[in-house]
Amino acid sequence: MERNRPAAPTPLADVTLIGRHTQQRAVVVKAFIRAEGFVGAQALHNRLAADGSPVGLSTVYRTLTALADAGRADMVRDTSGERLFRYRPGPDHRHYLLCTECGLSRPVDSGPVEDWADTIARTSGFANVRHTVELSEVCPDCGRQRATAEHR
Amino acid sequence: MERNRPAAPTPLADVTLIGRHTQQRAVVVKAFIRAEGFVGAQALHNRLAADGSPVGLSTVYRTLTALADAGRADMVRDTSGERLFRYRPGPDHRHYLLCTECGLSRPVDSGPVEDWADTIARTSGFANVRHTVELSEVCPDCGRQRATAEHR
DNA sequence: CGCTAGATGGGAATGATTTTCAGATCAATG
DNA sequence: CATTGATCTGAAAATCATTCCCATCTAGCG
Repeated sequence: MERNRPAAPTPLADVTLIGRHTQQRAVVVKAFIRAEGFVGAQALHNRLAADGSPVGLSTVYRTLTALADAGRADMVRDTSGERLFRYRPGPDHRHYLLCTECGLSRPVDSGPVEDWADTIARTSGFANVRHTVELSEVCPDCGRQRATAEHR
Repeated sequence: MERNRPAAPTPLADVTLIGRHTQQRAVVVKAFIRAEGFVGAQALHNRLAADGSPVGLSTVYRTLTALADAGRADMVRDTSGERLFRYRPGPDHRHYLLCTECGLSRPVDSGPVEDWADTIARTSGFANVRHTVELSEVCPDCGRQRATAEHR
């Protein structure tokens, strides 16, 4: 693994996008990418500790917000107010369906909302419109389980 | 002030929607409605104190979340994570443009997003899709002021 | 190799929200 | 009108995610 290709799917390339390259950052980014879905800073921190790569909580926070600022991560808020981050491989701005039971996330076609947001931005007189869209629900799997549970 | 009218456009009707009718609740709801826009629980609490109607912060929180649960208020989150509430006179679900500088809010036509959300709900296999949309920016007034400031 | 701006970590600080619980209030009833 | 049990209130303490502080490290340039 990890041949020395030029600069292609190397996830660590992201580390260099956010300041100095340090071991901790590399570890955090790697784990973050491996997570494949929305993760909270604390959850990621725990995961790292469990994997035997203790990294300070502050560092996890710093790294995640830096990635978000650099546009390499999406950020949403839990119903409880907790921040969840998701690694974004490409440059596209996306929206996701997020299961409130198991955390499973799935990207959805957001073309229509983007268009709508653009229209609002153009017609409102407001400057610099940014949007956040959150769709939350229960995914097919959890829905099935829940239905079963309710039958007992 | 406070004649004894029957029970017409009395905003206090809302108070009865959320449990027992008490003076504190009446005061909070009245101030909340008067606010006409998004307010934080703490801000409302301060405003009440300034108006000489001291009500416990806990009570303000309880009242606002109760209204939100009853569908009489919309709730969004500040960039800082703080919860902001807005009184909702009718039964309609709405979305707003929220100025990040002065807090001014303005409802926007959300038909397209609603349709989009419905489509997603129908095609995703996910059950019970709910959506949150936040548009934030700088309103015309603040934008003008900011431009001026930058010129000095 | 030596230097220094930038990075780390862990413990304390912050700040919004929630909980606790004793005492005050409501509203239905006798 | 008085009683009474359920509900509500509020001050203070508890929570909890996130940020700040700062003494200590370490990339990475010269």
